Amino acid sequence: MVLERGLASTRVADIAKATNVSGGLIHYHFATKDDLITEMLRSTSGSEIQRLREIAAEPGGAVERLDRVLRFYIPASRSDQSWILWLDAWAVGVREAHVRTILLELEGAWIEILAEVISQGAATGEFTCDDPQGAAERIDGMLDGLVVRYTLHAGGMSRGRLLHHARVAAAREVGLAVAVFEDQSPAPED
Amino acid sequence: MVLERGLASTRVADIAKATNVSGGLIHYHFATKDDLITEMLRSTSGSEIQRLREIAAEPGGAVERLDRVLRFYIPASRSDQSWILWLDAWAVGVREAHVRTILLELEGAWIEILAEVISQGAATGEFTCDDPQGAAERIDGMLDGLVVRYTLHAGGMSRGRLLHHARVAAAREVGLAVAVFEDQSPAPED
DNA sequence: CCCTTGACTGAACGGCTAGTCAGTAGTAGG
DNA sequence: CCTACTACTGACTAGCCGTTCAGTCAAGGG
Repeated sequence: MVLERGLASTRVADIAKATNVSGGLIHYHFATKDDLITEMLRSTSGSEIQRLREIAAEPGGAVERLDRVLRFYIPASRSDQSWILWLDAWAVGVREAHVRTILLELEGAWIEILAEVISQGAATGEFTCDDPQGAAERIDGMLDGLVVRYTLHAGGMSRGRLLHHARVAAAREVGLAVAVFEDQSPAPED
Repeated sequence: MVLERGLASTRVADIAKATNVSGGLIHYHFATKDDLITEMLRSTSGSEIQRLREIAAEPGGAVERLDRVLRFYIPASRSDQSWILWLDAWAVGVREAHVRTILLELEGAWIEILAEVISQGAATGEFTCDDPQGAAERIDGMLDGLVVRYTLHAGGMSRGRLLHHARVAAAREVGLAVAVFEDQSPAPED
């Protein structure tokens, strides 16, 4: 519902209708609309973090694992609009500390996982990187920014180009050639 | 007003009060609140683009010019909250095409200028870069993402670190050492 | 079979705010 | 001096939507 209508203009009645439930019931379980929204964000962020950890933990070489994380980061396709939620949440988070906390956890998890994968790759000698934390922050930031662009402007950037950028930046951060990453999977075009 | 209260919860009455004008007058000049907001975004984006072009056009070597653009990109200090406007606008832009158009122009201008500065640097031999457009897209994306983090989470990242990241990424894109950029100006710490 | 409790409904309330409108004041043109 | 026009005001309205509340229903315990 929020992806469809936006955080700001989603009404309690919309959610009630979509869940085949009365408006009263929503307020029986959640004191205020803010509570409901915050809980939803917390839950969504939580499962995203969990899924991310699983994906990072799956076996494979450092290149393979890093590339898997990158691919999980970016939208699966044009029709994957899940990022809209976080664009909305950023705007709300400017004013609401609870939301900001959730966002901090989510971004923190991404950076932590990225830093960990890069560190491990450096430890095994597959990567060359003397500042995994910094590299993770830069990669995370770049993906955030590029995904905004991808999500907002249909024609502005293809998913393939987005993935390419991610791989170029990642490859540079860990001292490898892009080609090593591009071999991981074909880049789609939409 | 919008920076203070947010796009979503700024009332016409707030703007009227802040400008010492009646609510009626606002609607005398702007048919709807949306018109007013859109016009404000257009105007803000317009002067930002103009200022950006001026800054890029100022004389200097390629390193100096690129660094100047990077420094203009990131907030001047903790108290510079101008980026909040664009976080809000991203959220609105998801649903409103007019806003999306303005955002596309703004981002387009940034990328264009970055690409131009990098191209010129490559032409004079100061830089080594075989894909200025791609480099510009990556730098622009990274800055967007990092500025979101900087704006949202007071303790999460210092302005100095933000600038450092920008310079590391830029230096890498143009085939130089970071130190070349760090000499441009001392990095602040707030 | 009664009573309590928790889940749930739908109608109603009330605060908020975008947009309207009737009217005022100043100014320029004739 | 009259007219027309533009800028402007402030009170009002209409509708939206979060929240409340009185009451229904089913289940379980004693």
